[in-house]
Amino acid sequence: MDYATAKRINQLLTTVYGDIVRVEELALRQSQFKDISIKEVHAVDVISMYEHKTTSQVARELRITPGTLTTMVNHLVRKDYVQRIRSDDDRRFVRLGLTRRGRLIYRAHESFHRKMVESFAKDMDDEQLQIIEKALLNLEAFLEFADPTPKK
Amino acid sequence: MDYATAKRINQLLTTVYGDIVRVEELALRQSQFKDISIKEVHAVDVISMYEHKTTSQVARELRITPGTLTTMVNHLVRKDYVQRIRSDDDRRFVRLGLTRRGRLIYRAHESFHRKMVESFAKDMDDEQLQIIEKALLNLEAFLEFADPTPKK
DNA sequence: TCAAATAGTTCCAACATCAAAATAATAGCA
DNA sequence: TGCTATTATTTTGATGTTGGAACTATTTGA
Repeated sequence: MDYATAKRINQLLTTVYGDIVRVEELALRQSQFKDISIKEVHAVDVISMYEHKTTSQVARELRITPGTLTTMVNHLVRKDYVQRIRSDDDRRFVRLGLTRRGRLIYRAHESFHRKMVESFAKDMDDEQLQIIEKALLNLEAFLEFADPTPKK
Repeated sequence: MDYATAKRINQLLTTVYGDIVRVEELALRQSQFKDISIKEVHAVDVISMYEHKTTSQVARELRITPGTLTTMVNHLVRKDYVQRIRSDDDRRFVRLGLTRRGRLIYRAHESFHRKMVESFAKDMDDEQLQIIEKALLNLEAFLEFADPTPKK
């Protein structure tokens, strides 16, 4: 790969994420969900609709400590996005679920991402999509090699 | 695009950035540059080698406030990565430059990114590279449309 | 000449985060 | 059964990041 191309792709890769976050934050401010941050939405996304994962599970997926998640969940409960559900079989566990409002934001966020990916792959056929997925998998493998810490 | 593919690509797009940051942070801890965070390295990257941009310019590119950059630069000066250069023509401006140590970390970071992009585009020919670049540009255009705030 | 504008810095409050200690519940074993 | 160790979560205290407002230094222009 020539130097200029590497530079351009690197530039795109490194700026795109910040742009996504900024656009999502902006969209939230303009929506009916003004009281929630993008980080909190990502927590809602991981908590998700049906699984009722435990606090530790969710913390691990978000790569934050359980203590940090506890305070985050406190906020999300106060703002009526998340509910705590004590496990009946083992009362040490706290399982997390979404409220009606939580499910609303979950779906709004999901829909934004769907649109985003569609714009990303605009006008591309299956073969081209496969190339893109391959590139992203290459990148993941490279990172995985550099830090083999398991993700879940 | 079918639902499953959209889901997979979305998943990859959203996790990859966090993984990059984590791997870079890890690499720093294991290198000779243990006293610098990845955010600070990104500041070094924007300050860059030869331009001597002003504080406001750098702050705008990093999308942080000038006040925040001032404290960041204080740290980077104390740790001998960055130097302040008063403009002689207009003494209100502070221009930022890298020290020898700053240039070292700049090049190390650049080299990491070069390797990363190469892994990303492993085994791909020019045509395939073009598809990838196109996809990233599509995504940028989508985001640009959602938030037309200029980047520089 | 001096008021307005511009660039940067200082200061403070809000927030996120982690590590360690504390609390609550369960499991395992004598 | 009755402890003791283990596990899951929460609380607490300390630290670092950030933005915004007030402030300082300098330049511009009427």
